[in-house]
Amino acid sequence: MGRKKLQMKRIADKNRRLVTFSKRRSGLIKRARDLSVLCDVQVAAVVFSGRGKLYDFSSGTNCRYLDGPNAEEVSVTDLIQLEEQLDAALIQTRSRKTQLMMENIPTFHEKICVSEQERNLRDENELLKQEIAKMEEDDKRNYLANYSPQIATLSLLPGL
Amino acid sequence: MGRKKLQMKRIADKNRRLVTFSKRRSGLIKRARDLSVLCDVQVAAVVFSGRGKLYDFSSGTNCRYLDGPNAEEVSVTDLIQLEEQLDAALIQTRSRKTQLMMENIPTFHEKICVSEQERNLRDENELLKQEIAKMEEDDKRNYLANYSPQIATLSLLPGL
DNA sequence: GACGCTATTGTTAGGCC
DNA sequence: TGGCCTAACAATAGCGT
Repeated sequence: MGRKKLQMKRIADKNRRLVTFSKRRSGLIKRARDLSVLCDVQVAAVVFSGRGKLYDFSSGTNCRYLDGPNAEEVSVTDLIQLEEQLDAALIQTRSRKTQLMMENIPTFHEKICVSEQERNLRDENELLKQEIAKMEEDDKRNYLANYSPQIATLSLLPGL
Repeated sequence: MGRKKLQMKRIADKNRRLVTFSKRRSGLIKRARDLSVLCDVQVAAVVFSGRGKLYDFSSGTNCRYLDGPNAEEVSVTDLIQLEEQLDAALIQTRSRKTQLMMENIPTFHEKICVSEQERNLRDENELLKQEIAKMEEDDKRNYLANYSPQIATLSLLPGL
């Protein structure tokens, strides 16, 4: 009866895979919520099913189960929250990436400064710094361009 | 010995909270990976610790443990993957949101068409459609503006 | 096949070091 | 943080509907 140890590979049988997907998905969401509550941290978990359906948890959302008569409205607000979370995550990811790259520049420099082409490399280093600064600028500009007050639009819908 | 049932609330003791955070975080990441492998779906899990550190898993990344001498480089490439995943998720979220809102318009209309202010509402309805179409346009434009080929920039770094 | 239920066992994490 | 021990929990085979 009980459980067999499963191989860590794609479950071949379509039906078993679907059942496992549903169970493990809810397990993951639950654990994400638990983690965020117990440890007071920001957590986001996003799952795209094979056919494009989207399930998610993010710290703000209380992961309502959409069954009622106004499931659609809840869905929309959930998606908006998810959108904000993803946006925030994206910003943080980009800024951390930039930071890491900046930090790495001296490391790269050290690694190769014994080489005979030091001047060349120093120039290249400068170039890299400029490149990255530019990239950071782009990220910032994109963020600003991207942040449209869509909630205001939403409030136009009666009943939301 | 063994385990006590935990109250589902922020763990007060800082030390216990940290230990729990570490254990549950790796648990969450592991489950996310398992889910994506077993069920062949896209999964992303993102955790921001209290002090801004970022832990993540996304389907593409094999969640390497960054300990080696080139930990930074792995981090950067990981972050870039994460960035792409988040971006994709964002796009999908927005398009699904728009779709849902479009679908909901007839529902809203039905709900209120018995009212005496039908003409008013029909006008408002038109307005809403325009609003949402405009919003979708914005999303699309933002996406295009946002998609800069940053990997090309990365390739400038020697050793990556 | 889909859903529900249960018995059983594999997995996770709390307490402690 | 990394074990060890163990209780709590979650995945699943098997069976009924």
